Parts: sequence; structure tokens; C-alpha cells
Amino acid sequence: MVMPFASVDEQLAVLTRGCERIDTLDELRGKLERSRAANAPLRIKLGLDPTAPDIHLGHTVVLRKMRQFQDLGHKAVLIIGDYTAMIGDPSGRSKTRPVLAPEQIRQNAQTYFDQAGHVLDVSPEKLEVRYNSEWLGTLSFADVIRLAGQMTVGQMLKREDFRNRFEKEIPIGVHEFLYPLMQGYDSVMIKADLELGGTDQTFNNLVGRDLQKAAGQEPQVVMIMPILVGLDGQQKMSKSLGNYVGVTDSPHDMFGKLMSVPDECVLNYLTLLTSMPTDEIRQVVDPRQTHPMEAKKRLALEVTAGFHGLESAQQAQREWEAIHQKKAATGEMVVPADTPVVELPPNIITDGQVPAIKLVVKAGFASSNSDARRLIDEGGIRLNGEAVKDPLGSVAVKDGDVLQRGKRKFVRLAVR
RNA sequence: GGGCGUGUGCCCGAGUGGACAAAGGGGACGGGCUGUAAACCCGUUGGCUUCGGCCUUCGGUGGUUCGAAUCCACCCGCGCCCA
Repeated sequence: MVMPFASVDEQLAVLTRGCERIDTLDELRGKLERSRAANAPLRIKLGLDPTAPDIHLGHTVVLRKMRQFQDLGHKAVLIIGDYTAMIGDPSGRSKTRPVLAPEQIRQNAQTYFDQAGHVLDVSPEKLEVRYNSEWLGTLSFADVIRLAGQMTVGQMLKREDFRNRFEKEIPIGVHEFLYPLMQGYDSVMIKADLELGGTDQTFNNLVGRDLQKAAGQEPQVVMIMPILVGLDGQQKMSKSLGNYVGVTDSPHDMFGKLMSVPDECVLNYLTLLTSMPTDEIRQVVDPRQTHPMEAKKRLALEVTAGFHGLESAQQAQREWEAIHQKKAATGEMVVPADTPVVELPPNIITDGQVPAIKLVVKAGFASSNSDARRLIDEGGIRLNGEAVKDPLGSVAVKDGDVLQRGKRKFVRLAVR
């Protein structure tokens, strides 16, 4: 099977998009040229941490870059840092990570793959998966010392985090120096041509170059992708900050969340999260050519379609427009396509009537009766589009009714 | 081991004997407004309730008192200083 590679310039045009830095562009060009001449794919390394398996759009920036490599005919090599995870990352300040059992690590890795599969090409000829315990677990103490001998303390202190701590006399564990070495050693073992990573991985990835050189290999190119800013437009996207879009989010949620990002982020998002051609992006983000509202809809549609297909994305857009733009104008209820169904226990229904508070609690909209009561008092609960007003009263329900909390939480009722 | 300090609701933080379910801020949630789930404005933010109230909460336990988040004792956690 001869797989012709695109021209080097064509490849570079795709690959350099959105990158924070590339060490070095010339080397990358050289590797691409030789790969094409030999008709041999490059090995693109990406390390992943199997402690937190949930993926959001922020993670997909790097994954998408990996996918671009795959689509151009190159080989993705995912390294699962199970060895690191088993030891637990002791990085001084950040909370000590829990030491994970091997079984847990496998599970997390599986979850990760399931989710990363939304972005990556997981066919075996395009993706190689390796656990780094495979080679790290068999090193002897002498091997480790030899490895450590390839770097100097001065080199280690070039890393910003280490340098700051050193200057401020905040402890740095000697073992912390070993983490970059472990990661760099991974690159040696799999003979990586290029390593992908976020900005926080810059130093570690560069160490890989040094170790490869020391091992007589050609150093990997280091390609660093920017950290994606979160929905708030301020801080990095992260689950704990709640400013994220998960890859498993429903089309409805994905579209809606993306509509809430500040206008300034649209350019960034389009560049990093979609394949929209750059000159088209330029047009879309220019307010003189495209209304900001439309620009954002394009963004939301593109990204949502990438995960759920165009049809679902368009459906999500219609839902969003109906909810947020047409208001009560049409008087028509709009219910998201993925509205969950909740079955009401028959014992709370009397003659087709359910106490309003119980209804809200059973629907999962409130954690307690008081909470439910508050929501009703605040006018936040609707049944079939009609506000439920009396927290102490009962309402008539029938099978298929739609209960709504606020603007965007819906539940379809099942009544037996 | 010694000294000083500190521990309050999801988080931060005020409160030093009664009017405390506990100021204020953040966050979250609901409403309004808006091109937007942004910004802004308003409201809500322990539980149960026959809507009269009732119950639980301020690190833990026990005490003083008519009454304690507030005072006392001991214990536990955290911080800084001394050894």
C-alpha cells in the first residue's frame, strides 16, 4: 500500500497552524522531506497522564494537531504514563497526586481513549499505544544514575518552575528532576520524531531532545500548542473551574456553551478547534463582514458538528435560537433533542395531580424540598412552558409532559 | 518538647454571652435585560413543615450559664516562632 505524502509545504501549512512554538521548524521541514522521500511516516509522540481521564476542548487542541499528523500519513504514538502514575507525581506545590492502582490506570486510559477517539484516528496503523512502565519498570538503579548523568543541575534549573522555587528557597525534591528524564527517556525508547504537548510540557519535551542526542538519535522536534482559554475568556479551560466544554457534552450543551464565550475568543477557538481555512476565519471574525453573533454561531456549529455531525449540530442551533432568540414570540415549546426522561413514581400522583414540590424534586431539579420551593418561588420552574406559580399547590401531569428548570434544563415526564 | 496563634455555611471571611440560620465577598442557582449561557441589574443560597412553626449547624468532647459560634477544660487539625 503506497500512501503518497502531500508536499512538504502543504504539510507544513496544516501543521504549523495554531502552534505556540516549534523547536525547530527547520528540523521539522527536514524530517518531512526525508519522510516523503522514503515514503515512511514520522512517529509523533504524545504523552498522557492517566490520572484524570475526562477530556474537554482544551485537551483536544493537542489531539487535533495529532489528528492532522495522522491524516497526513504519520503515526501517532500515545504514551500512557502508567509508571509515573504508579509512583505518584510529588511535584512540590501542586497537591500530591494519588497513587493509582494499575487496574485504575488501565480504566482511566480506556476512558481516555474512548473520548480521544472523537478526535483521533484510532485505527491500528495510525495509532500506537504504549505504557511507559514497559521500559521504565525494568531500569536498574545504575541505569537511572546513568540517565541522570546526562543532564546537569544547571540545565534543570532553566525550567521556570524549578528556577522560581530555587530562588525562593522552596524545596525541590531531587526526584522531581527525574520526571523530565523519564519523559525524555520515553522519547528515546520509541524513537520519536516529534513530540506534541501543551505549553506546560515545553521543558520536559525539550529534555527528550537532549536524551535522544546523547543516545545517538536524531533529536525530536518539539511542537507546543497553546493552552486553550476557558469559556470565561480569562483562565485556562479546566474542569475544576467549570469553564469547559466536555467532548462528551450533548450537542445542545456544546452549542450553548460555545455561544457564551466572549467575542474576543472566537478567533482563537476557530483556529485551534476547527479546520476552517484561515482566510475564511479572518472573514468570520471581522465584524465589518460578519455579525459577531453569526460568527459565534459559526464557531458553535463547526465545533459541535465536529463531535456530533452536522445534523445534530444544526438541530442544536435551532434549539438554541428558539430558546434564546425567539422567546415567547411563537409560544411554541422547544425541547432539546436529548432531553432525559424521568419516570414519576405512581404513589405521588393523585387523580393526575402531583404536589409541585415533589414534582420538582423527583425530576432531579432540586436537592431538597426547600430548594424546590425556592425555585418555584423564583419562577424558575415551567411545566409545558407554563410557569408553575404555587409552591404549595399541585399540578396536573400527564405522560410526555415537559418540565423545565431555568432556561436550559429539561426533563420529559413519564407517567404510568 | 516550649510559646503564640488559628479552625465559622460550597469557598474566603466578619462575628468575642442574648435581636444568629450567623455581616460581607466569591461561586452557584433563579428572574430581568441583551446578538450571547458575556456584561449589567434584581433575587435566592441548612433541613422539615399541617405554613403556625419546628429541628440541626460555627474542629471534637465535656462543662459554666436562664441563654454559648462567642466563656472554661481537655482533645484533634493547621500555621508561625523557640528548643
